Amino acid sequence: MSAAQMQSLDCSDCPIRHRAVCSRCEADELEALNVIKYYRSFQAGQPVIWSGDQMTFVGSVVSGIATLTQTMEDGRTQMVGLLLPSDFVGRPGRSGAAYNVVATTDVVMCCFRKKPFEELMVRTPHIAQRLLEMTLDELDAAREWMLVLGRKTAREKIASLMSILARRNASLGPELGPEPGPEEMPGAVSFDLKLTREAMADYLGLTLETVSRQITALKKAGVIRLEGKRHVIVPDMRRLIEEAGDDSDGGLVD
Amino acid sequence: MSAAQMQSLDCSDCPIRHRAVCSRCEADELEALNVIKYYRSFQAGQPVIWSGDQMTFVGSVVSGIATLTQTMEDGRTQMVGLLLPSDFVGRPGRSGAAYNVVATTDVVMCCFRKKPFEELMVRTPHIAQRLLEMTLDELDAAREWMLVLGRKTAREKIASLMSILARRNASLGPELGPEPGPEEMPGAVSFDLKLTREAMADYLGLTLETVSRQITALKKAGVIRLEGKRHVIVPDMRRLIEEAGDDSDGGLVD
DNA sequence: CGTCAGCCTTGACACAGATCAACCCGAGGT
DNA sequence: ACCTCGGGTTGATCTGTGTCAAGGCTGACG
Repeated sequence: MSAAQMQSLDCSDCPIRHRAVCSRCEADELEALNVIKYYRSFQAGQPVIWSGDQMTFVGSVVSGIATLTQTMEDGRTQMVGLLLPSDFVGRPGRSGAAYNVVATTDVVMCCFRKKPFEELMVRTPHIAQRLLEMTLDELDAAREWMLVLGRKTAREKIASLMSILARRNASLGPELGPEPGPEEMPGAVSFDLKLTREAMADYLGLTLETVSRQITALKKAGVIRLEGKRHVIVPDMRRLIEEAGDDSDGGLVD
Repeated sequence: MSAAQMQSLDCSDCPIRHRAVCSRCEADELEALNVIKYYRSFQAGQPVIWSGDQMTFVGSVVSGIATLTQTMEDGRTQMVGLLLPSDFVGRPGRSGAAYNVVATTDVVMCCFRKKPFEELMVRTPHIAQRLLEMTLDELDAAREWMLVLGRKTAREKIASLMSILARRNASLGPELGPEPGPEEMPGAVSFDLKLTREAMADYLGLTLETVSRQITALKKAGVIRLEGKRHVIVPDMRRLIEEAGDDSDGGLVD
């Protein structure tokens, strides 16, 4: 979300310099990061961590999408975060996980063993600062989402989700960002929602039926078009943002 | 919420050592903190900062209650945070405020000018670490609240709010914590909700009428009792927590 | 090629909570 | 003593989503 976060996306292909964690570190610290780092991959649907588990690592998503969810005993679940490539997972200083982390597509994560990472953090102010930065971004996102959950209608919720996904996909693709839609539609944006209707429902505090209905409603209204079930084309972003009832024009002010 | 945060409540009377910000600092750093610190007070209803304003300070609440809110153009508002004594306000490293901060009771804040505070932070790892700690706590609270907003019924929402207020009041009072209820009721907890029904509604994503109705419902069910409009007596905390449908038994796991 | 399992859509109906409206109550102010 | 005003309660009705149920589409697999 923040400018700082957007600069450091070159982690997606996780080069020697692990910029998602700290884009300002010097060679030495980066070297140290590399020493304690390893990769893990998860298949779609597989849990990464279960709430309450002991955390043995922190890390960031390299590719794929994972979700952060909470569940009540009776099964009601709420997604509390969406982890896209470059997002950080883990809470240095905390021992247990507070949420379930589940891979919704195949996911590759770049992990650091927690202990050495924390030690490195103490020695390296840049990393601690970067982490504070990222945590503040997450906090902003969570609070923005509270407005969505508490006050928006189903239709506005869907539109909000769509515009967030469009925007985030924009900051992802290898340069292309949001691929320009079919050329007959200049200015159009298109992207894949890589979530099932149910996952969207859990994110938005709705049922999957309502999600489905509102998506078709937006389609009928011409705000979006669908190719298959998952590929969305937005002919006019402003129109979508307006449907989201959003005051914040997109990115958070920084 | 976290153990670390609870230890440092002696800020409430804001002594020489500013422990809410860093309970582990040495004399020198604390001295530095004191040099750049000043107090501000706000009357009930008065805005502390308006979203988008330039932030010139950071600080923490010494007494009273303030709220963090977001508003849409059409007036719908959602409270995204509740600031009780010892809570931190401000985002080191960010220039603009992201939310409206309003004093809902008379409030005294202990402020640090932003620039020197940030400089101090860079020099003093303890403070940066403490701040990360506090931000993670806020993030946890925000995400817990997302579950409340997205998936709980009106009644569960009210119960959740009540138990949070009871719990937070507990960690506040000068030693007494949650005053033991009237002596005929051992084990009872009582506290003041210092919010109007409307403020509660904004926090819970409800209307004030629904809040009112659900409070009377809980009263009729014997889960709570009221003294006047604002003073709540909880004969049996477990009962209330159960009404909140809460898996988390109260404090977050740390 | 048929069948099966996931995922999605659509319809009919129920209900929690919003909306609109009237009224209550207690604290100041004159 | 009276008025006023902000906050709170309560009732009647409306409506957006949830719930339950049926059916469609597509891709994997025998």
